[in-house]
Amino acid sequence: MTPLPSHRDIPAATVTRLPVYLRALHAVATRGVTRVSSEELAIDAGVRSTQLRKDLSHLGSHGVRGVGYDVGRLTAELTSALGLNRAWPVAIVGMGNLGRALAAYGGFATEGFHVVALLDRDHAIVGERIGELTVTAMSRLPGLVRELGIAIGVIATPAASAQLAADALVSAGVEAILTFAPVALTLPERVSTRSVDLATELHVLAFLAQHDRLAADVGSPG
Amino acid sequence: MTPLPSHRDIPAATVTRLPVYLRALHAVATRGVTRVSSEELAIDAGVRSTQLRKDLSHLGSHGVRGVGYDVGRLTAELTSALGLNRAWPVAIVGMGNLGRALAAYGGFATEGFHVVALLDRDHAIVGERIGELTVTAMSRLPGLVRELGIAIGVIATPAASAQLAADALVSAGVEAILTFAPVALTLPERVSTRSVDLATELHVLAFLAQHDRLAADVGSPG
DNA sequence: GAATGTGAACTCCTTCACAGCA
DNA sequence: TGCTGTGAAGGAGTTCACATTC
Repeated sequence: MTPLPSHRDIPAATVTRLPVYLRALHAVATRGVTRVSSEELAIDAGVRSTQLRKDLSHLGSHGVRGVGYDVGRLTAELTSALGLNRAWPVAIVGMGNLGRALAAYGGFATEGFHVVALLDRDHAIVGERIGELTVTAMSRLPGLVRELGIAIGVIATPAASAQLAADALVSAGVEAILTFAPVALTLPERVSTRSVDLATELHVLAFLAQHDRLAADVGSPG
Repeated sequence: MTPLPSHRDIPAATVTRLPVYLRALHAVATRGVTRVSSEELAIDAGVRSTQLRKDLSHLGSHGVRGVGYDVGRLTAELTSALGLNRAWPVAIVGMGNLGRALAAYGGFATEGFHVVALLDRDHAIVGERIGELTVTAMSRLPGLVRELGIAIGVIATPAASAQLAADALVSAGVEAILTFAPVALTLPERVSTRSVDLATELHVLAFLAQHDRLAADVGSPG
């Protein structure tokens, strides 16, 4: 009858900040601190303390009034809320420059995210050894997903192949996709997506830089 | 007296979508189309047509009622609004795996973004040749920024060095920073920042995947 | 006294509904 | 008739203000 402990109905904006809080907690713990106020933690996370408290309140999290949060306990709560208690095997599709860099990038390995499969639709690349893994053909994807319990797929293909890669990942049973390809993917609703796009980020920065420059010019009276 | 043509007071959310629209326009143009409706373009961009129209309205853009948008003209308007008519020389700080990958990554080169300087504070790396560039010492940053007109800096250092890198970029006169380091940077207000963080993206996906799984379990009645 | 947790106010963004124009 | 442009409505996210608890 009673619903699950929690995790449900957490605002999307809050979810994107939980990993940031978790990292801030790690930083704090590294300094040997075992108790933090929302004020201190918020500074490390780069948000306001009220934002932090409101976000944590969605987890039903309990700090202690007048005291603050227990670092260990809050770390455990966030880890569990984010589902980082388990391993998350990852498959990377597209073994060009970007795919290779991602396969080598250590950042992936932290906290349960292990790259366990590398795929490419180009048969000239299939069989090539990259780090500890061998590039496999797309046809083997469904089997790999089943055998290795892959839930997350990373798309590192050119834009033109991205939808194909996405379709393959989805029909193989992957639950979530991180794409680096600069195109809108069409996906069933049940599959979660996040998109990282360097070109877009640079474009936005160009806009802001140009804009601030104009604003500065206007600001100084003629 | 009259303010600048436009570009001012464009909502942040709109700005982040303008690059997406520009890409959608390129895709459409590649298909040989010279006129699009907001409906068609919105599909390519992955947004609703009303969103697209509202966004474009902030640019003071003019489609033709009953007809649609002229692809060439709208492309020109967005290009100009984003400041992509000029070159944007880029400096990358931090020549580890990620920095090297970024230096090699072609995606940077598109539309005026050219990597013109590679820096690292580790003197063992300084002098090393990467692609067409030689890694230079941090001390040379201010000179490079001035001589090469660098406005955008990319931080590809480990988290621990990111603030140092940011400080160096800011005092050298860079106007905007794209950081890959998973820490909150403290920067003067005039400097624009965007942050790309793979670990965070994976964490969010883990949350969503786990969450949807729970939802599915709950959804099927016991 | 100190810091959390949270309803209420506010701001920002998205979507709707439709007027206006080719 | 078809599609844009936009005021108004609705929804989401953030911040405020303060009651609450240790």
